[in-house]
Amino acid sequence: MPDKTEKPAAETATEAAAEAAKKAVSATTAEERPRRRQARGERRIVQLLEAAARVFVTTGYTAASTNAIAREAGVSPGTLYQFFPNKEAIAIELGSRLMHEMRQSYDEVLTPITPETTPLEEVIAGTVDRFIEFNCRHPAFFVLMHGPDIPGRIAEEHDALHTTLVARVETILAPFTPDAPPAAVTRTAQMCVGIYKAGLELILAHEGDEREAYVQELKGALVRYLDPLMGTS
Amino acid sequence: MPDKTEKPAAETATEAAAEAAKKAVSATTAEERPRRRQARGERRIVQLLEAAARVFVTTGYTAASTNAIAREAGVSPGTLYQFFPNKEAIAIELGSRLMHEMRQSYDEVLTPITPETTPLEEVIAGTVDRFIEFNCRHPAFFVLMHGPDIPGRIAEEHDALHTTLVARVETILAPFTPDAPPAAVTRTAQMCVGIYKAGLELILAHEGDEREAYVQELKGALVRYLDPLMGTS
Amino acid sequence: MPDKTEKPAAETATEAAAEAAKKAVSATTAEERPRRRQARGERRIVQLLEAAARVFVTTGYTAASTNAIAREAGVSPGTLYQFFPNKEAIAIELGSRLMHEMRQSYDEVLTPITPETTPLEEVIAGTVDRFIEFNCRHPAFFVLMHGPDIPGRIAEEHDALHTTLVARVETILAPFTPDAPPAAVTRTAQMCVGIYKAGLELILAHEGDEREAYVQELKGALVRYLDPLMGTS
Amino acid sequence: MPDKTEKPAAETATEAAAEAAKKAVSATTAEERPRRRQARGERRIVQLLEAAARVFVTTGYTAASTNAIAREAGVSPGTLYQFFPNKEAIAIELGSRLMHEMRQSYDEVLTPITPETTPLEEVIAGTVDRFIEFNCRHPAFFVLMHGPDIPGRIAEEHDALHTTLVARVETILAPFTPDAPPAAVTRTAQMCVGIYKAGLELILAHEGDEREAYVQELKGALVRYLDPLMGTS
DNA sequence: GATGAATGAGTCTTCATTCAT
DNA sequence: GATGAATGAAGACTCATTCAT
Repeated sequence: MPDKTEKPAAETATEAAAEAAKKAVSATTAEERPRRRQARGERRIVQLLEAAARVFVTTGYTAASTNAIAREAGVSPGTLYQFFPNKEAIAIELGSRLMHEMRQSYDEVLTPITPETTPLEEVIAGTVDRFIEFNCRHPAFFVLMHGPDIPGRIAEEHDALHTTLVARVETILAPFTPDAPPAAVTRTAQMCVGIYKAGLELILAHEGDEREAYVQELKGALVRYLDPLMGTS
Repeated sequence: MPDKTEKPAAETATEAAAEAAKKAVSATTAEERPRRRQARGERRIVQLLEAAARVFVTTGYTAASTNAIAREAGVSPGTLYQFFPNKEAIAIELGSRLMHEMRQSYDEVLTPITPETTPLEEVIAGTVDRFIEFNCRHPAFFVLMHGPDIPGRIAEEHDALHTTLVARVETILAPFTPDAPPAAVTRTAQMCVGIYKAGLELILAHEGDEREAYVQELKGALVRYLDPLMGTS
Repeated sequence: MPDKTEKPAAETATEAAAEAAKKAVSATTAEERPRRRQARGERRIVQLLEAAARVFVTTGYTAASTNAIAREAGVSPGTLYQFFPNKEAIAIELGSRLMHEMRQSYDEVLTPITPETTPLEEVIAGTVDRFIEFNCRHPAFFVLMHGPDIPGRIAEEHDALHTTLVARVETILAPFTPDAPPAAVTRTAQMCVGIYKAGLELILAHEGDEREAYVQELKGALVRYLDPLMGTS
Repeated sequence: MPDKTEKPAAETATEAAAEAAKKAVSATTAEERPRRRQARGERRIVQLLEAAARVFVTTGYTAASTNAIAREAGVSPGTLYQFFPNKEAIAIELGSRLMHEMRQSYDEVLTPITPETTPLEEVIAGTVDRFIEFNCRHPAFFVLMHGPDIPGRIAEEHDALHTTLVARVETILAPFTPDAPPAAVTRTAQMCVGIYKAGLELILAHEGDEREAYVQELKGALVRYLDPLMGTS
């Protein structure tokens, strides 16, 4: 009985995402006639997403209000709803864009990795560095990864991020675990992401040398966690 | 400015807890002067805390409403406020009671641990098993450990739990790290708790064999993370 | 539509007062057998009224809560309602007792006044001094005179005080205005009380020399207001 | 501790008014930057203030509820809060608008007053007449002047009105009291306003001939109170 | 598209009053 | 008589969302 959330339209997460896509993303991809308009819309969207990121970081997702986001973006609430059907859609779109950016920023570097060319330790160190750097640049990413504070119910629209991240890590790990059953790889990847998140939280909570110490700690934890994989190769 | 909670006094978590204790918990410990809390009252408190635990688990702390808690407990909103001055106090009291229970459930077992009598691996396995069992029995504990979803700002009243937990772990680790500087031990403990939380999230999200597999994964991660400590013994 | 006050029992003010009288005042007067009990009750009543006076002074009548009064008196809300049927009754009883005390404190002095024995100026000065002294000793008296802040609707249960005060002043003025029609005397008395209240407010709001200056100002205002009466005598 | 209003900044009445102005009133004076208040909004504000005036008059300021005001205005609570941050702001804005109107209604007449051109008696009579007429037209003005019912603590945001009124009277009196020390003039003005308020209360509480009689009584009281000033001219 | 206004259910909290013990 | 618990209707205020302009 406690959950009285109701959304007449866009019942499921997927549908909501689709809805959002229809309104927001289409502008990104489409290359038709009214490009001027699209451009203005895209600018608005960016503006709104940046504002949302700031608000999410400040207050957390649950406590963030659409009005606050609109205000932060310097537009009226009505305008916000012209681009996003609801608060969730904003988070989703923001997450997906951040994910996109992250991919580009490290795919180029990590793609040509193989057990032969690079030792796991180096892979981990490099990945972690990149991830941390990215998270510091986009603190909202962490907030969204985190999701609203209902644990146990991991999967949710928010965890598109988490899921994608896990998939990413699976891809990275795959070459190092040729014989392992897929489920095991998934578990390992999940654990890696979890450990990473835990470490990141600590890293973000500290500064200077202490922060650096936690970075080392995190790398060590991951390296040793993945140690068994070394033997196989 | 969504969060408008203000408390001039009682800045730190510990102080806040003490404050709350003075108001709500007093009945638990001892009747001060005219505070002749009746049995019914104590029952109500338990009832309310149980309801709160359920609501926190279902909706998360931030989204939980005092009215929902009261409804879940089958009492009127006014009754809730006769025992707790606000939502925070409920969380604090619930957390402190859970912490209390947890301590009792594992102190007896873990106290006589020394590097000589027990290998670290066993200590970890035992501790993790106990923690997991406890968390499954009290899912609210996890929610409270987690805190509201504003990351980076780790410390807050909520993290009385986290802090206590870390202190606990420090105590456990201490005998294994006689030469390490305190700051390092703290970092290690923080990482352990973080990794544990991450693992727990995964464990709670799965069932059956998969859950068991994650339990093993978590133990492995912790054992290997703490591996360097073994050298000393 | 704004007034939603409902009182199942004791519909009118007069009835309420009677009710209160039945419960509270009876104890004061009755001299029967169970004196011990009565005495205890009377003590409680005094205790409660003193607490109420303090709370009224601090927060004003409207904002004063019965719970706060009970707390201030060191008793439970239930106990309060054993002696007073509602908040209003407390104010009424408090007012009537204060009135009583005031009467005693100045009747002895002012009774033997006649135009022949005492000049009006002296009467005024004496009365004002006494009133002020009384008000400073019982700040609640002022609050109750004031009543809740609905002007225009002067008459109300609260204004038993005001009314009695006016009657008092009429009595004092009467000998000085033998030929004036009663209505005129009433008006004059009303104005006197009004001017007095106004002056008192200013007096209470200042301290030291400034306060003394306002006292003089008030006396002057009243003397000059009543000046025309001098000619008659 | 019934009154838990807290405002770290904006301590004084004037500052508070300024604050409120920034948020709510701004539309009245001028559009800042993007504050393109629509005509409908200004209409709503007027509507709300009128409703507030009615409610204040009926129930008094303290007991007036924002919901009641909204209902009286025929809008939803949310709408009220789009224009005013809280109840206080409504009172302040209402007071300031009334003050504005009052000023215009009597400045033109009373400005060219000097002891030479006009005898004090006439000044008083004229001023009182105007004030009374104004108060009868805007009974809320009286309620706001009165303030919440905690006496002794005269000053507060409410008394912007009172303060302004006193200043007004000081200005009127000044030419008649060239040699008096400022503090004395202030005291005199304070007393005048107090006497006026007292008289007004009586006037508003009566009708017809009786009311008229009280008007005369009030004028007489003021004239005689200010009599000593006549000597100078 | 954009804006500001409008909504109304919902949140936290208080309070006069009544009840069971 | 006394106590603390219980109630439930308000009250102030917020917020996601929709609408008229």
